[in-house]
Amino acid sequence: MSRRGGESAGKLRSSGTAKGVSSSELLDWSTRRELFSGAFYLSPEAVSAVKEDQTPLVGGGETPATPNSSISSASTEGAENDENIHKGKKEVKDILGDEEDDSSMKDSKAKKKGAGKKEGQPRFAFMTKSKVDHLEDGYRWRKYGQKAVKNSPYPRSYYRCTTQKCQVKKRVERSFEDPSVVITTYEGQHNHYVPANLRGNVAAGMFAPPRPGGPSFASQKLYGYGVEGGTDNVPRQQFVDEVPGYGLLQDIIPHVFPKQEP
DNA sequence: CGCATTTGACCTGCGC
DNA sequence: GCGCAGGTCAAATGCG
Repeated sequence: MSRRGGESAGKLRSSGTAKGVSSSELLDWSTRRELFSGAFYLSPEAVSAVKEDQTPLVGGGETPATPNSSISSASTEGAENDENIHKGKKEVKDILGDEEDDSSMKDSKAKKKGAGKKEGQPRFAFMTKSKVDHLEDGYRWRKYGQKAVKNSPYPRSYYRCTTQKCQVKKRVERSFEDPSVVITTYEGQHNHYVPANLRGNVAAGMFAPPRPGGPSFASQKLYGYGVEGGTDNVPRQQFVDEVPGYGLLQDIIPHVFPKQEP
């Protein structure tokens, strides 16, 4: 009846996950996936210009459950230049600036609430113009919470990878300025392959790791919004340039996404 | 029957 | 020191 007040509240929370798998050791394809999304950074202006009938992006393709439209922008830790993005940027910035990661969080959610001062799990946020909040990325996510955010009339949803050994979390919220824009923030990296049942998805195929133990690079190397240049445009160049593993994305992007940059 | 979603409560950290 | 906001958990419920 009661929530978790009685029994060892705080102890039971510690699911079987937590320690055991060092995401840092397994970050490669998952990171790549994140980078992949980030590589599709589009200026805020592009976001508005993007139409639902635009190009099917990650998760889109043939997945009926993913009426996604297009990725607007992406960002990672270090996002500080917010003078470029007009809308959403503020939100994304807030997201990144608020939460960094939580390598210390093992079993207590309390630790998780480190006010975003910890580090360890890379975060990657990107905006997508979509009708649905939950973007299909090939993985199985379970919603574990929803909260109303102060700066937005839309609630923020919290998702967690259903794979027990996976600690990847995802936050999804809509832009208060553009309801059509969904801000998705990935936290952590998948330490497993895409579920077989989802492997048929385009996204799954794209995100599917070529092989475990491949070249790994810390996504933390990614620089914020990709707007380091200080300009509204071509931030991607900077973004990509900072990604040692861009080669992977580079190899994928042209195959999946046509050039959207001006 | 199993899994995912929903919802309320609880906890932590930060700001004032 | 108090209040606010954000984040997470856990039980309950619904659906496939």
